[in-house]
Amino acid sequence: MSDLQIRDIAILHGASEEFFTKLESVGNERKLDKGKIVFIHEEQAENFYILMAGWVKLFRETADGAQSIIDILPAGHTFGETPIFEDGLYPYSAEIVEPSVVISAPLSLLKEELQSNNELSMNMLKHLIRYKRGQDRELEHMTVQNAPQRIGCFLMRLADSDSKGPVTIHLPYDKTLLAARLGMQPETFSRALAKLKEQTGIRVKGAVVELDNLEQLINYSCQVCSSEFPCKDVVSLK
Amino acid sequence: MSDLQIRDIAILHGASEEFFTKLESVGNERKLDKGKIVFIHEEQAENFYILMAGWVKLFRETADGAQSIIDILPAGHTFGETPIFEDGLYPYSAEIVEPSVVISAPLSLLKEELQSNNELSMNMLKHLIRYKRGQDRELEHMTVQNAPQRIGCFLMRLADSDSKGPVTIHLPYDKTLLAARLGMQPETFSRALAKLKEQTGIRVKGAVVELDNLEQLINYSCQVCSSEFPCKDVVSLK
DNA sequence: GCTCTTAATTGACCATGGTCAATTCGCAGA
DNA sequence: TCTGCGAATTGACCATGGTCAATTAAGAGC
Repeated sequence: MSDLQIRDIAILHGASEEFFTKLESVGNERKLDKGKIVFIHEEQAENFYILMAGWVKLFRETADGAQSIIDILPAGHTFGETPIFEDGLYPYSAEIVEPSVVISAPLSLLKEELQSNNELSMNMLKHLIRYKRGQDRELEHMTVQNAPQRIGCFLMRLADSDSKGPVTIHLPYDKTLLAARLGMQPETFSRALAKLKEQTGIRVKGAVVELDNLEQLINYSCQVCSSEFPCKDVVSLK
Repeated sequence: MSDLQIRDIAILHGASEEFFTKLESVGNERKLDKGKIVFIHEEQAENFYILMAGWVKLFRETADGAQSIIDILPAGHTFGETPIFEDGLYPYSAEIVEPSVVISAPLSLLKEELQSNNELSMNMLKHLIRYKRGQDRELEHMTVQNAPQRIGCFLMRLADSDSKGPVTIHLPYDKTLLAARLGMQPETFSRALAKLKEQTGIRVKGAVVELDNLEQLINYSCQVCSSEFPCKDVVSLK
């Protein structure tokens, strides 16, 4: 929340000063409320977006109308930039899920910068590769972790991973959405959270979770996983 | 199988002629048998690899010794190149699963080319983004498709997607491995394949699958998915 | 404060797929 | 052709999580 600046956006590191200047003049910054659709799947893509505050859900709809969550991004991420490299259509829909601040700017601006600035391309490569590693882990989690473990793993990663003592975690968005993000039904989420409570001694009050130390969660959730204890490489979630 | 050349490797499109020349002189081409480990997870990375023929499994080991499959790549793919952008360690192990031909070359060669050639960086970005789309789909499949549907989806994508008439598909590697690749146990795979047989009328004889037309499979497998019928964007599997 | 709407929880039941054990199949090597 | 070993299949059973319905909790607007 601490005022994020355009030049802090990690995926844009390496962009030229001219790029940031143009972005400031031509970019359009708006506050958007929960529920606002930024763009929809298969739409012709004109702009890319930078999330300066809040949370945005990227998703697709299946034939029967259900949603399939691609990711839920925190502030500091860009989205809707991939049509530069593809067919010019958005590969997913984007919906604001918490009050947010979003900058939009023409894809052409980013495309031209990428074409003329290898440093930016390399930096984007770096970020994509890190993201891929996170996704690999996510896919692994879906098969090796059960529902309570997935929740524990998520909570663990939301917390400051190096704090020794008691921790307080605020769930960043609705439990229903969190359930979908973790690939389970809301009912399963509710029950799994209850089980996690009795297994690890965490305390849950609404959207606030308290625990005495992270060790408990780590032991419970990370045991089955291929990564060492504090799961370093994982899709960003805060 | 039809003699692949270095210059055909899609992810290297855009590399300079000097790069390919150096690659030819300094690269080391070897035939490798099934079971051969190319490198292991967390090992210091010296080389990247190009798979000219065969299949390679990328995987990690979980605490209890089980394997978590990251991907199983067909000829034409590179692997072990990401340490360039990370900590210099391989993020997974690589094992040959069918008789293969592999070229190895120093990571520094690729790194220098990337640093001086934006066209190559852009092309790699394009490929990674396409791959990400595939992984998004893969993750979706894990939650919306059941076991027989996942197998059907896989078979469908192995076949020539535009052939109208009868199709013959050869499973590219062991069923046990295929099961792991699709995120299920061998027993489940066996039963799911049997169910797919009775539901769609495909005929299975060992590693050979025959069907009268793809429509049957498409109807059965793609119904629940967020993509239109022939699932375009998906992790490459042939 | 009250009302309405949506989120969250809980219960009962069931389908899917995992586990363990026992065969059977298929192929490489003698 | 026979043998032996790993792959594949099949059966029986069970754990996990999905589904549907009912109930409770929480938050926004008046």
